[in-house]
Amino acid sequence: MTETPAPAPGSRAAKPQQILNAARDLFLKEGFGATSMDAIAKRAGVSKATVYAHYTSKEELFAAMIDVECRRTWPELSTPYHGQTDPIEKIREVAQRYVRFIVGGYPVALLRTVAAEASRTPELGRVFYESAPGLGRLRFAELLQVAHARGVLDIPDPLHAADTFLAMLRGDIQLRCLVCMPLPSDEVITAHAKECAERFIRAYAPKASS
Amino acid sequence: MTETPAPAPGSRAAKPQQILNAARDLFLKEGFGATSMDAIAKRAGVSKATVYAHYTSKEELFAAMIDVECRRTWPELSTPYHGQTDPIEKIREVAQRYVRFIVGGYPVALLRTVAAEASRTPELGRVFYESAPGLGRLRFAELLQVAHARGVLDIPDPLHAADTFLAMLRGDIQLRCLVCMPLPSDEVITAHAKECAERFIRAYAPKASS
DNA sequence: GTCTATAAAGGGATAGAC
DNA sequence: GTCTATCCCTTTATAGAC
Repeated sequence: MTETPAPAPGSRAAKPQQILNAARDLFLKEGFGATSMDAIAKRAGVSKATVYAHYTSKEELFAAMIDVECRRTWPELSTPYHGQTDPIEKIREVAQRYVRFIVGGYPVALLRTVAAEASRTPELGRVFYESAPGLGRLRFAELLQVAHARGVLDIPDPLHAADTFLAMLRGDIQLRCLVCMPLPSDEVITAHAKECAERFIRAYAPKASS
Repeated sequence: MTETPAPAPGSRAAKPQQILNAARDLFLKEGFGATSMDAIAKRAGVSKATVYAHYTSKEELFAAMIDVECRRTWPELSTPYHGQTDPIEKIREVAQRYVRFIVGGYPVALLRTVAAEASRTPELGRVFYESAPGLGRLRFAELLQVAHARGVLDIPDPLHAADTFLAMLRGDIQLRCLVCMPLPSDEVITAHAKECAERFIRAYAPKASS
């Protein structure tokens, strides 16, 4: 959780950005209900009236923050697979990167905060899902599609297989992150990702071979 | 989400229970921050002072509600496996029951609400984890241990395998539940559980056979 | 656009009567 | 144990000067 202290020392024209950063830090740390517009204004180094000049309500500011953070945080998984490298190797690589991504502070805090607010603002949940995890699973399904086409794996339903693999990788870890339980060590996480990749490959191995 | 309308028509001596029910309905629906003690008192059909007579603070009432709901909602997964039936069949059965459990209104709302509060009250997250998902994975690992001992599966690390299987079953579904996205149909959910069970069995099949 | 000051409402928690 | 009434504080949102 990269803390952006308070009044950005740089360009004074970037007030909206300062406000968004402050909103992100506080909303993700304290939650929607527990964060006051006063606190956001103070952290951003502006007055409350200035905040309202840019975002007409607390909800709108929250939605804007979620939107910006989704676009900013997920570029890793959003880049399409071009098929040059070995799909199996690529799967192993994705496993490591995805697990590390999952345990990062921002993704956990974002999910937590969106989940908390989603029942009151379902639109928010949809925006979050489609611009983040929903996109990631589509990208990964593309990779599995290639593996299937080349015959190295047997995957009749790539989208479901993608969901299954990403879920395996989240495992117990994401749940523990969500409820603020201590995380496993880095070595354990690496071994977990490796184990998941190999089990997945076995589960979807072509029936002929092996 | 079984709504318990308002003042329980029955025994008038059960005020604490009425308060807990009201707290559950409102906390799980609106979240901790957005629920007022006034609203809880009104829904329970008592005065606010009575609420404070039983629970000294909003946080204490919240913790009591979580504790009660965990004990009430999870009996299914908490019953140990006694080893009479075929472990493989038992795994298929658990798959179906677990997925249906996961998409239930209460478990989703509980997780959502606890996750939202956990960063401010980590103790709450621990209590929830250990009395609910943490217990479930231990129970399932016991079943896998039996399958391993009988040689029908090859599972060197039953606890990790349990995490993996339960995670597969949660798949994309739990995430969608958390952010209030529409759920798949009952048929799709059944097929999902079945597919997960078979893939899991393949991933952990003994190397000799197959 | 930005500030200071304030209005208007609602929240958690308690006092005191019964 | 339970209620009514209230204190005191924080919150969202706005008015008006610059």
